[in-house]
Amino acid sequence: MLDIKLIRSNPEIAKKNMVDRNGGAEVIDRFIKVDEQRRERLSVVEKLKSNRNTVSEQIGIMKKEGQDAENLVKEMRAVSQQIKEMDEEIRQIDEELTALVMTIPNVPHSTVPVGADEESNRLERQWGTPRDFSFAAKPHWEIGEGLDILDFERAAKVTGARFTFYKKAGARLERALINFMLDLHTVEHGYTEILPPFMVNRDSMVGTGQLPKFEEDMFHLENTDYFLIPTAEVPVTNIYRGEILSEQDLPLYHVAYSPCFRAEAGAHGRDTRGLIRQHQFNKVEMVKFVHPTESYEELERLTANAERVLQLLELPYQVVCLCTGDLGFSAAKTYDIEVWLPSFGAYREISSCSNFVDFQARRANIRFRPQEKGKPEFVHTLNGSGLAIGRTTSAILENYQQEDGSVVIPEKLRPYMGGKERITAE
RNA sequence: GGAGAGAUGACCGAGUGGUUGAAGGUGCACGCCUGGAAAGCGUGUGUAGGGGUAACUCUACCGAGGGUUCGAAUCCCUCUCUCUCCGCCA
Repeated sequence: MLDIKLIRSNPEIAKKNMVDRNGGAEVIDRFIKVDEQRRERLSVVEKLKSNRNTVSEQIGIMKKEGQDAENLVKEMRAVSQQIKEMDEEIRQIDEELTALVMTIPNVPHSTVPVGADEESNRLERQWGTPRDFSFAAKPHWEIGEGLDILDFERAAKVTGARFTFYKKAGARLERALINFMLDLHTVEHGYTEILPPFMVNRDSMVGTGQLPKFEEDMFHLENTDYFLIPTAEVPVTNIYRGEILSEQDLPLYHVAYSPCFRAEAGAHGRDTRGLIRQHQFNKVEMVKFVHPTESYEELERLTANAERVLQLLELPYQVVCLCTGDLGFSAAKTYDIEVWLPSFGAYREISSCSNFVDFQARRANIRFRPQEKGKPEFVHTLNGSGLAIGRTTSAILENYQQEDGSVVIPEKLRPYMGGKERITAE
């Protein structure tokens, strides 16, 4: 959520932001109006409360001295009633104000290209060269079924569409990738490993911005108010919800493996085959809590950490900077890393690295106390996939496939596969 | 699932209706003392919101939400979490 004071003092900036992000500017006008209304009511009721406090104190003294205070008591009874009514009125105003501010997206950083959709995303760099195939390259689902390491049909029977059984070397490959990435980020990039709960409560979903706006994309558990996490970002960012960290704790780097659960409402008919779009997929996620002055440098480093995985696996990729219209709700700046998928003949997203600046921190109330005394300030939060495991598996199967249907295992991954060099049909 | 106990500031811990935003202690910050340090002494030390150029001032907050009352950290109700014992269980 944005700083209310910022909207109040710079409504024009807030409006331009809404327009750049394909939203309506009327929300801002409504917000300003309701906010004024709130302050006006607030000052009235606070005067009443102040009055009640002094008179109540006086009543106490009078009673102690044995005087009759019945008149004052009667008077205050009326005042209290009035306060109660006004408090209720203000509560309703607050509710509307909160609802309004929750629908306003973050302000993009000045380096973010302005544009309506992915056409305006800016290509930052490319790494590696897509391989030339001397035979017809197959999509990963065909490779996986051919090797009997992926089973989509039975998963559809057992659960439903967009689920998969991994088998044999496929299951091991998925597990190897998880361990490979966790080891890389903890040992070489300085992250602390976390294994979080895979369900969270409503407050956590609100804290990172999945709710209230995107509830239809989430799996909600019946008879509870728990949600299956759509990414480890949710439990990990919420670790420090409502806390004040000390400045020397910053920056905090966390890395977490988790399965991710997404309803994919509104994605009907898209990526229906293969591992690209599943209701449940594995992901290694990096989360950072940093000092506000350093968050943009940290974003570059975070992105580099994710890129490193692809470099070690020798998978060609490119990095794009999302434009204002394509940017997620809470992000101020996002780099998408896209891996080359031969079957698509295109680069597909495999990681998304974002700087949320103080947007999530304000919402989740995560602060730090500056050493030079001073008031607590909001930290800046960042996160990025490091990487999406299912999509990495797809990329390996497709990029490393051989004409005979087998798949060569990237060299750096072999220690995690018991030294195996190649996946073949057994 | 059954029975019981509890939740107060960065931390420990008082406090059962009336200057309690909250005693006392620890920690922390600053100052004095010291050759330097420890000890000692002194001062200060929450968050959020409203008003004011400012000094400042008002309001709210003692797990969360309701209620009783002129007045609630203190009384009542609901919920959440923690702990102990029993049952069950990976």
